[in-house]
Amino acid sequence: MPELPEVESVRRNLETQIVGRTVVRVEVRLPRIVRTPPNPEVFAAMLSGVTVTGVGRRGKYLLIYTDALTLVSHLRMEGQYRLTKAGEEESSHTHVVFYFNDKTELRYRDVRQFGTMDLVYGGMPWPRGLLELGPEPFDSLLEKGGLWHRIHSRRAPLKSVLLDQTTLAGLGNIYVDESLFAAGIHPERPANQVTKVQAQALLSAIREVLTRAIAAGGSSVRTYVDGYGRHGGFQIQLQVYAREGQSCRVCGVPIEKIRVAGRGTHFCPQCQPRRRQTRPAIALQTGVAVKRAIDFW
DNA sequence: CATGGGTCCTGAGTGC
DNA sequence: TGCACTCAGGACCCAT
Repeated sequence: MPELPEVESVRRNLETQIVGRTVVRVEVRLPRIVRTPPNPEVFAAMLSGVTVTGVGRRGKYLLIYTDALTLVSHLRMEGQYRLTKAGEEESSHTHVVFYFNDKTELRYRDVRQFGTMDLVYGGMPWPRGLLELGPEPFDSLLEKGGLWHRIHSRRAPLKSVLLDQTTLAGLGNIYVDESLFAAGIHPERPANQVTKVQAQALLSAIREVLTRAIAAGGSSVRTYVDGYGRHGGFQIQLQVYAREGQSCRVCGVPIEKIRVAGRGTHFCPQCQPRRRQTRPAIALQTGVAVKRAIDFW
């Protein structure tokens, strides 16, 4: 499921592949994907003739810039982009195709049909959701107590608050679980009980997890592939996500799975105690732990 | 306002 | 072998 590292990988791929290409025609086969404008034929007509000038990202939103228009694309669960040559065999569940003027095509594929596209002038008005996004995890705004400030008035479980894109942008189920593990905090701890010191550790954990995930090309737990159709590599470094019943790579205790905020939630009961303890945050795996992780897979 | 649950969707997996 | 059922979850909608 594309979260910040996966969307960033796709962004980099698309930037390399489509900047400078000119759209001659757009085919919308599944109208529900296109939210703005409401009429998919208008969407297609507006894009005809535009040249891609850049590819950006905000949270989990992919931003495809042209001279005057910005295509805001959210991959949700399984959205995929692929640049192909005309005539190449098409994958199933291809819902939108952007035809370029050089016999190449950008194909949008989405098995679950959850993805969305909004076409806006410049950046205005941003689609709802994008406007209310919290800061990027690497925004310096979150330092010096900034993250603590954003969560200390919330009494919901910390996991719920981190999944809320208005707290900070880009985390999803996988990286919230991984970050909470790295910070040694139980996912159900009420956000308003997180100390300033813990919040600082959490911010560091989030940044380190995301940095490593981006470097590995994201996580392919289910179906994720990047803009070249390649799988990510971070799934072999996952510490808790999808590892229920397996031994914690730090302490050996079986990883547990519970339900928080309606989401499958994975954690180590030993490394992430429910009650506060004077225990330093667990450092991310290094050296031996990495080797063990790789051997395991 | 904050919170939590339902909803959308399809394919993989499970149990009988 | 076949079939019913459950699960996966991001953002949105809505009730409390």
